[in-house]
Amino acid sequence: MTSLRHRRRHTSSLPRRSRLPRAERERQTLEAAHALFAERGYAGVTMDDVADAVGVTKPLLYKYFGNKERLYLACMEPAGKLLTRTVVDAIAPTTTPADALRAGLLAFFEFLDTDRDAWRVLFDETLPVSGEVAQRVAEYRDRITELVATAVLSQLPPSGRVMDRSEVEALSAAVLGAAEALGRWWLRGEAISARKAAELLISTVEPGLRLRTRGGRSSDETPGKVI
Amino acid sequence: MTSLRHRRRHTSSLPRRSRLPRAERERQTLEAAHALFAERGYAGVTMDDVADAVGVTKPLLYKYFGNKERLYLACMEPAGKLLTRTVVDAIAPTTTPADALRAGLLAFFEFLDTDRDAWRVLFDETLPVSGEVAQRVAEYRDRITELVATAVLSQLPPSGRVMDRSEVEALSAAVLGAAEALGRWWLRGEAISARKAAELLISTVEPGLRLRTRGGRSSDETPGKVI
Amino acid sequence: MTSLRHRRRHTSSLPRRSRLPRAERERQTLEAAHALFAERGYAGVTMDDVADAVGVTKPLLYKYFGNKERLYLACMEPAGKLLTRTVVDAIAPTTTPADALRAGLLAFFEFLDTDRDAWRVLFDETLPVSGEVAQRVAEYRDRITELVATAVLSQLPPSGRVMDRSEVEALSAAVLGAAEALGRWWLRGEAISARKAAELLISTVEPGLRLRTRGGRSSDETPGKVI
Amino acid sequence: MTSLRHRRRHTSSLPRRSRLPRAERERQTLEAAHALFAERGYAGVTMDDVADAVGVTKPLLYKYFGNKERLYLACMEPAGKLLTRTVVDAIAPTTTPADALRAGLLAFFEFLDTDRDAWRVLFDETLPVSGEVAQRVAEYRDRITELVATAVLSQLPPSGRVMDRSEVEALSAAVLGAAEALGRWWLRGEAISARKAAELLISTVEPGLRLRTRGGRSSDETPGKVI
DNA sequence: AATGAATGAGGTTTCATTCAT
DNA sequence: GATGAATGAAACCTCATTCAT
Repeated sequence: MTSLRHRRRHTSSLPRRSRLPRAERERQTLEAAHALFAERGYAGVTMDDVADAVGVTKPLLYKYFGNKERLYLACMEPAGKLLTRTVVDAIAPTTTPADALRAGLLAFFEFLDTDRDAWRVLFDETLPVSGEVAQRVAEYRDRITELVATAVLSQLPPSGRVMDRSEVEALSAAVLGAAEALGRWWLRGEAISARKAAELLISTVEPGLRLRTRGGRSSDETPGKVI
Repeated sequence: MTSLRHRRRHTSSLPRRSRLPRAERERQTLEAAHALFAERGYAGVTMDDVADAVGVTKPLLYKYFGNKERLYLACMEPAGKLLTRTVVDAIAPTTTPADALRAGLLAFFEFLDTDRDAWRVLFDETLPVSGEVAQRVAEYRDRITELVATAVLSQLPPSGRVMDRSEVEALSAAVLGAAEALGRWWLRGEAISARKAAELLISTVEPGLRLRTRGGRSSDETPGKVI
Repeated sequence: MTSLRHRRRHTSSLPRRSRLPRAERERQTLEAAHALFAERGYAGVTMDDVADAVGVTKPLLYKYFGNKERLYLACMEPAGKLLTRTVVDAIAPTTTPADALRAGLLAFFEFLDTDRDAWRVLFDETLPVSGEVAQRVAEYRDRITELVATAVLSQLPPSGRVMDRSEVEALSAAVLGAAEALGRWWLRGEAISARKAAELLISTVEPGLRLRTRGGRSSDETPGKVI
Repeated sequence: MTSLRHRRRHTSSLPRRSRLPRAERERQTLEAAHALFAERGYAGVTMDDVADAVGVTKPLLYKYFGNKERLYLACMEPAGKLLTRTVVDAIAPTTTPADALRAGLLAFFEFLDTDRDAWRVLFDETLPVSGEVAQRVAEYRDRITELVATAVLSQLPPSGRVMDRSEVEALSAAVLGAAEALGRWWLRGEAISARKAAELLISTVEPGLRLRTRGGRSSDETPGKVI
């Protein structure tokens, strides 16, 4: 546990303005907590850290947010909603699985590009493995996975289903995993543009997926057996 | 973090045999620790848990391994070596990028199938985000990523390099991420065979990769058999 | 202590009417606090709970009542007065020790039956063991004990005192303790009528008491009707 | 809550002898904790208090006893066992209800006299109202109540049952309540001998009980209606 | 007359780690 | 070579109480 923690204790960068209206304080708190969580992860941030960063004492945090998990949730929820919304909206107007996949992944990486911290909070690796937060995060991931699955992979051609339920699930998990890992890699150095990262993934995954969902056809193609 | 913990405190399943030769003790300890870490993750295991499970006292653990991180490292190292070795060996005899990819991923999933616990330790999600372990884990992942990169993607066709270094890295990270996520999904239910999971991933990723390494032309290309 | 608490946080059942005359506010506050204390005991109620229940802010509570102890006292006082008054009034018209005892205990249980909450506040088991409240509660109990003592036991027959001061005190404490315990038992299930509970206690204690106050002879005595 | 606490923080009266064998340390801890609990009640004692009193740090307490409740339980259990045992043993050889009652109450008060602190721990008024301790205490009280009920009151004469189950329960609760209250009174000043206190209670309660259980008879007695 | 905002101080519990034998 | 005993340091959370408006 020790190793998770930077003892850098933000020494209240904000001027210790007291007596803010609750809404304002909450906003401020969320902002500070969000930054901290993004930087060090759930486990690497203590309630004292947050309190210090905001310039208040812990009891206030607890009054406003209940407990650490709920504070985290309050930071994560908007990000989660925004991401799913963004992806859904991007996919909505598309008409083919290939377009849906492309649009979805582009949206995913644009979200990452636009709000790195939100993405970090959403894909934090130090989250508790059980409890409220774990559950909620699982929900978000499931939703996105399902999005991938439903929108992209299960739009099967009339010619017939080639994949069963578990294969679709597996593939969705894999694609999301790839996106997440690529996102993490990107955050490490931003060596290429986020858009390019997205395109890279799309162009890598799309052909294989297309072959699969088309069940293999196309005039000039001689697809072999799919798996 | 509390939520990580099963209070089941292994009550020393091993008979408390004293005075073993150090090598034997170490082996035994590693085995027990490995099982524990695989089951509950780094953060979910205390040094007390390990000591109890081995039937030895904590000071001995510290004498032999220095600290918790190094104990974990000692558990992870063999697994890491084995995995890289397995993948390397699988890739070695191949001659084309496509074959290398296929062989590598098959080896990856066979490793997972053969030794779930080793895989879990290697891909634990509760690891500290900084410190010795974090660094070492990063090294392993980098090594495997590089393996994917070197062996698979940079075997470029004579026609010329189409990707620069960072794109290769990015793609490797993505492929590894997909494999990892798929591995995790697989461990959750083993809904399909490990081999099938591998094939699924291969067939999804291979066409895109092949297109790219061949120079990205597409109009006039004659895709061979998929997989 | 945690275990004392129901996290049910009364969500302000009363409409938040502002600017009431102080007297009215106090009445209202007392009522709400009383209900809360009766339900969860002193230790199980926080000032926040009370404030929420009344629909008023904590500073007001402190302005009106000073602190938690005094708030409790303010709740307890009327109950205490009412109980002592009730018992005194019941005893007053009686002429014999036996009658006084019977009347007192019947009044005690009728009070319990009539106002369970007041009784609960008066005989709360989660009270601080020292401080203002403790002292005041002790005073009330002493007063009732004394009532029992004075009215019932010290009405000695002309034949002469058989008991000294401390024996009387002891017996009073015991009788009150029995009544209290019986009251608590009754509240747990109300398995019999409160009156019957009273009669039960009276009939158990009265003969012994009568024997004693009559001088403790027993061989040749002619016990009159029992109760 | 504050009021429960004497801030007198025992400043380690024992010489800070380190490295005691566990058994010894446990004994010592139990002793200190027992004394503290007896003096200030469960709620009035913090783990820090206990640790200070023993001259160790809290983690040791937690290693040996698990948590505060279990530490209390460890203090209470022997006392509880001893008391029930004492009472049972006292009652065993008796043959009549009256004798059983007398023997039981004498034993109860002798226990109190012999070990005031144990009695205080057993009849602490600051216990949590729910949780392990609460349950265990309830068990002990129920056991003793049942003892009173079974041994004393339900040994009914052939002539016929006069009381139903709930009346017996009620009476048992009342008698135990009387004993407890008398015990508490006694502890306040020890104004009379414990034995005398017991006799006082016995002689007060016994006649009433005898009348009841005999259903009213005895050659020279003309018992009126029993309730 | 009343409030919203804020806190000091403490409570239980946990865990990696080290002394002293 | 190995142990039993012990701890420093912190984490989460709560509650009576007061400040500033």
